Amino acid sequence: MNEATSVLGKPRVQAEEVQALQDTIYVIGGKWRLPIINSICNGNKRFREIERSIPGITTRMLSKELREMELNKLVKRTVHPGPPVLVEYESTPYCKTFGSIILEMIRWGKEHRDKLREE
Amino acid sequence: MNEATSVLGKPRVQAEEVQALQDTIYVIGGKWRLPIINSICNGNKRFREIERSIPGITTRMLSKELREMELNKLVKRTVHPGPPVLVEYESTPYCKTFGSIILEMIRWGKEHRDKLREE
DNA sequence: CCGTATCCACGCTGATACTG
DNA sequence: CAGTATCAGCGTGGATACGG
Repeated sequence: MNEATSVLGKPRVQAEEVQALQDTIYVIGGKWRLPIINSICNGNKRFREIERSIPGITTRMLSKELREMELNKLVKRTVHPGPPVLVEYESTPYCKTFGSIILEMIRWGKEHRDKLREE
Repeated sequence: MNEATSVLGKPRVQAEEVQALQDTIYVIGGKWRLPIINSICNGNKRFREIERSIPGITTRMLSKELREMELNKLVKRTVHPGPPVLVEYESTPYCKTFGSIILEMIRWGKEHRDKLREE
């Protein structure tokens, strides 16, 4: 894969990378975070709209994730007083930093569609 | 906001991508799969070696993951009869297809190191 | 050294129902 | 439409002990 499998100083670098990898996994932890980010980045704004765009998610999980994501500045929540009351979720610049990860994962998923059917 | 958020043909494409994304998340599900793949792709072969290279993992979790990963052709397990008995884990071509995802996640983790400290 | 087995606690998840 | 409440189950994780 790379130029050197056993060069001095490598373990140190590896440790850093492992840490970075585990940090990232922690942040996007769970099954729903990335699909939600993807949905919002694709322009979905309303709660039910987001919900419908993600197969399998339940109201409770979406609600929980959205709440936590708002706290972490991953989404912006705006309430337009009604009636009828209207709530909008928007992606933040921080949210968009996940773009390349999501893209890579979509690419992987498409490429391995057939393999997955077998499992 | 009105109805016209969806562009021609977009929903269909989105649905495919959401599915691909969720497939990928399913395959790499959990906190340990990717770090283990990364460790083995980095040349770690022995059980304890892999274990030590992943902060926080327990013997039980590593054992469980490795067993399942062998079934899914993600790793190749070889026993060199001893004594002492020697077991080696090696990455498969399939395993290596996760490379770009892992790289992207490491990159993300490094870039957001500071932000993470705050949380 | 290389794991497997068991017990136990806890949090995440899902299903369902209900409110404003 | 936009959520919250409640209950139950299971997977994950830690501790510990044991076997090859």
